[in-house]
Amino acid sequence: MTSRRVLTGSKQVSLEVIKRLSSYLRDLKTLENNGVTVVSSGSLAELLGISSVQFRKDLSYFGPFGKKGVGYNVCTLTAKLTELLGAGDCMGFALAGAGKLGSAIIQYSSLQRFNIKIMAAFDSDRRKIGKKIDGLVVADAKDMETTVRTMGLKIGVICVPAKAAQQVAERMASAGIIAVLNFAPTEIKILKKVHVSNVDICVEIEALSYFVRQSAT
Amino acid sequence: MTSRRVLTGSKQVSLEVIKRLSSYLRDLKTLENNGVTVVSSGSLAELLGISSVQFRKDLSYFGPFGKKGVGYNVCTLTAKLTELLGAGDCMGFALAGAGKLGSAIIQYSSLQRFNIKIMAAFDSDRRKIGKKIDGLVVADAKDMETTVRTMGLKIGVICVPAKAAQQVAERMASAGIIAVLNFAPTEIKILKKVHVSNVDICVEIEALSYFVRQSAT
DNA sequence: TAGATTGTTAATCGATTAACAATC
DNA sequence: TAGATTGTTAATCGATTAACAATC
Repeated sequence: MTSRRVLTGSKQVSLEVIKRLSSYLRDLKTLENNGVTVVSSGSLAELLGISSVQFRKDLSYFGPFGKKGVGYNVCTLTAKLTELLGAGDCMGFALAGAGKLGSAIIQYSSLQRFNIKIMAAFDSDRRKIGKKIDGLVVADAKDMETTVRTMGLKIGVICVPAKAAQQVAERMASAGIIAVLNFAPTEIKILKKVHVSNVDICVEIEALSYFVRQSAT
Repeated sequence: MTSRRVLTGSKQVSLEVIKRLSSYLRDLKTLENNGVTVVSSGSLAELLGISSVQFRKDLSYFGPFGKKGVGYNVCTLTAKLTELLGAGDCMGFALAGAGKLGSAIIQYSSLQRFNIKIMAAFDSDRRKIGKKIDGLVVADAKDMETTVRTMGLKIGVICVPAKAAQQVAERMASAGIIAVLNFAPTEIKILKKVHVSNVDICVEIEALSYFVRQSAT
């Protein structure tokens, strides 16, 4: 994995760090709901299955948030991480491919808690166009560029078959999308300035089955 | 991410390498279908969006497969990688949580091409139990241990809500599951010998939105 | 042969972790 | 104060990449 960096003030932080911060925020919210007011890096790290140093190191890219000898105020840290990740403002995204997986993501309720909202879904299949999924009408793929541009969407989620993925990604990029989450089992080659995250469920399971076969020896 | 290693003969190969090998195999199959007989690391790497050295290095953990000055025979390499990953034999898995995402995975046709097959699906929701999804009947979650053990399943996919994930994972592990793909937005703490891969769609998109906000400056 | 391309060693780069001073 | 825990520097570890000999 070529690790991509992101400029933060003068610092460059890897996307791995950002993902971890996002998961810290996720768990902090749970703690907050459970009425926990103060937490140490040690106990939170245990909850997250990482080391406490990694937690503190990750935070250190953005400033000191804790109190030595005490730990972290859950509310304060939650607020800081929310601000830092920009998770307080709603972020819309466009989705291409309203098949099984696409529909599941459209209806994925957890996204709401992350202030992430599906704004438009597209498909080229006549049978899917016009279909209403969770209140959202699937639009014709040929209108994608116009809609994405008009709505000013910056994030695209690709759930189309592998052979259509590259073209869809290019069209998204041309319409102003600068970050893509690709579920299609294929690599996408696109302008450097567009960030692509790949999730290939088949590859994930195949890697696990290699692990299983190894263990069988 | 703590990078997990897997023993291969005397060599230890990271799971990242295995995932890449899986994606190499995926693209080699496409080339094979397109009638390509020989390919160089350079052109394949370009297709994959990685460097040619990385491709050759990854292969080198398992032996020399190419011909110097020429490249790789597509059929031969496909066969070798298939054998190496054990991708020729069908690998079954169990799925917990037959909601939207779970159903999408049950019906995910690409898995077949990877010789990966859903063998049993479970849910604790009375409305879902007995439901037939793509020919598979959703079973009662309380029968999970027995069925998993009887069928000898080793891979589990978790699509239940976050708060149920930990318990489901533990029950899977107790029934003999040794590799888990977790889609629930929470960490799973489990026996060391069980490998857990996490895919948190919310975290993925939140990280992308951080990237988008950074670019806006 | 000359050109191309592999396989591998050594160098580099980045991420994780150990160690510890600072301080609540 | 003594104990706990943070924040950070330095050391370690691992992964990627550069360089190049081997050879088709």
